[in-house]
Amino acid sequence: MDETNKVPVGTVPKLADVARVAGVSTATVSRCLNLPDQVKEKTMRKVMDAIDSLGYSPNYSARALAANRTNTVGAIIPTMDNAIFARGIQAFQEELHKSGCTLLVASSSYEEDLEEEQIRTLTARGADALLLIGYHRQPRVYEFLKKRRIPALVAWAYNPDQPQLAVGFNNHAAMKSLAREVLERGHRKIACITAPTGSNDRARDRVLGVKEGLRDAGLDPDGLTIIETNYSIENGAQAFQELMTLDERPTAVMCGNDVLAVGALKAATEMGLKIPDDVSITGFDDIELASVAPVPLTTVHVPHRRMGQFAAQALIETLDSGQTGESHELPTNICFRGTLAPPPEK
Amino acid sequence: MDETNKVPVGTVPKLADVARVAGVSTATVSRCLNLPDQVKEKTMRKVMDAIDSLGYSPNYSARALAANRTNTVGAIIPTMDNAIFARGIQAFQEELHKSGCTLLVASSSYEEDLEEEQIRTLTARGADALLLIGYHRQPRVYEFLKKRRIPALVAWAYNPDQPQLAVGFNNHAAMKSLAREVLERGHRKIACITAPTGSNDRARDRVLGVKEGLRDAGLDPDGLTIIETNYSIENGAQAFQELMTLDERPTAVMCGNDVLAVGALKAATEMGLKIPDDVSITGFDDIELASVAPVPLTTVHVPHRRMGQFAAQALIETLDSGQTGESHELPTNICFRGTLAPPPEK
DNA sequence: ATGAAAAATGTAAGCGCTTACATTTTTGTT
DNA sequence: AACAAAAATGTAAGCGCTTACATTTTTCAT
Repeated sequence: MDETNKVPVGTVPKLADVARVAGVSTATVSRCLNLPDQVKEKTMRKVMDAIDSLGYSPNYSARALAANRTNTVGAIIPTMDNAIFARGIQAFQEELHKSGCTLLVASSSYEEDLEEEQIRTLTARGADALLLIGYHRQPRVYEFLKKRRIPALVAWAYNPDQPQLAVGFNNHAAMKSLAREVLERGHRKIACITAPTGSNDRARDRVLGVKEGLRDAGLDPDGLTIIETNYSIENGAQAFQELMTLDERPTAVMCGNDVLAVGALKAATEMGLKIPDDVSITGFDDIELASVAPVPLTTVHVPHRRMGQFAAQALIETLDSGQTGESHELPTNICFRGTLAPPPEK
Repeated sequence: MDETNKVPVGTVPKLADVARVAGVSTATVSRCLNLPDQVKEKTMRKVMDAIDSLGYSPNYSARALAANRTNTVGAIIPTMDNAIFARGIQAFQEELHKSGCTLLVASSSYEEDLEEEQIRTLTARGADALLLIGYHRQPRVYEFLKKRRIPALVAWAYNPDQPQLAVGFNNHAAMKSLAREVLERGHRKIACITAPTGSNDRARDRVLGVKEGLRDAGLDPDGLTIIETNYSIENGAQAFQELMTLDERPTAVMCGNDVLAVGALKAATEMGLKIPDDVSITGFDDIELASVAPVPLTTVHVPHRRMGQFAAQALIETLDSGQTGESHELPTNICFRGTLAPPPEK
């Protein structure tokens, strides 16, 4: 009895098993999978039949090792637990999927060291390219990426002065124009609730945007009251309460994102304050929460899904062409809803 | 001049380079990395110095191929673009990280075929284990997983009748008890807005829960008006409008999740209906949106973060011990807020 | 029919790591 | 100091795939 096309049972079939069953060489099987138009139709059929009957699927680790590419893109985001990243990343991965790439996601919990660790991990796992959020990180990280020739793309931020490939928006300019709107309505006592700005350039740029708005209006930017707290509704609420107990109570509270703003809104309601009559509140991002809040939030709209798509395209282009694609600045716009009005008459 | 500890420049250092620089064998370097207490402290130091000076980090593909494990867990979720998955997955990955595992995420967009494809892809990429959402999938998929000996865990659902390892909650029972509350308040004309139930067992179980509640109350479950639509605020709003133009207008609308419910709430406001005086609305999940909605939503609270944590623990236990861990049912509870009240007097 | 070019297929050498087994070094007795 | 046992290290064979190069088969103009 001919044993040549017998295959071990109870184990995961490998490419060599397919080759044996199909009666061809391993190279041919590999070609069927990777360069299908280099094989004859008849051969292809035999191989495909063998693959189906064995339930074979290739081992990507072996493939990655042999071919030195993984068709995997890594993304390191601060947290999935924020609609803006979740949404953008969802779009990013849908777009990648179209090009046959898989996404590897890790999150840094807004911690710089953890982000660096994750970058090394994803690189070691063979990510062909990386999506990173914001510009801020140690120079050694950028050097590492350069040395490894791993294309990296910065998203959620765009700064023409920075050399990195980026797809994002200008946090500074967007917040500045929102600040201008606030100032134009007559507010003079403004406060900010922001995420810690130490290693978060988006948050920092937004605060700087407000300060520059103040300066342009002839006001002292150092007079700006700022509370730093992590993104969460609860923290937003607490920060707002603190602000309201200040001697110089602000008439407008500009928040670093919608989550904080909704928290502020909630605290305001609990304190019996009318928004926007007593205090104005603004957000940033325009997540769903913003439009269904008890008082719909005036905020900066950011095209998160489109950002994810563009980012994927830029990365794939870089990967395919071998040369860095073009950075892309996305527009933001202010959504005027119900939380911004002139300050109360004294 | 001694050339033995020279190393090629301009390339990615590999383990052999580390060995050469440190003056030890490749096996020793490998052990420093994987079995650190099998090497002498002095050796360890030499090796670590070499690793630092070269900027070495191991190639996971090679490691996976040689060791036949990847320390990677895959998760296939319907979409990241829904707070419940984003939040649960975030917790899942934080927990995995503690055990040195990386998470590979893919999303199926609620499409059964795509999910199957993703399962094969993640398996091929060497996921040691898989997190799946809900029970519903082709038997061949479960067979495939079994043959490959890939532990899989079902989350977001728990059904004692199903054999799979699961960490989740009883969608049917949770929704039934919510229905009971609705019925007890006197509602007799109830409608559901749900996600398509064809390949979504969670959605299906929730609807069945309502039907059983109806039956228990002596009502005809087939009389239940059901609108199936994809999860989104807009779709929820539209479905609610449709329901309100029906001849037999329902007095309570039970939604498959909070996103639909918030949409319904929005539509109600636009139509000038008072919630809960004119119509009651209920949700499911208890995402942030639910508590900050214009009328805080009465909904079923699901412990998403804890589910993610438990799921990670169960999977790691399975991986470490080699035998299937224990399923775990998480409790849900009803959050009574502002959208449920008795029907209006006629 | 014939032969050269083109197309299809085969052979076999790695890719960078882990690990069984072999060898050397250290430790702790006596 | 000598020896066995234990600890540390080294040697080398793969893991499952891709791909350069070699060989065979097919195609097509003559």
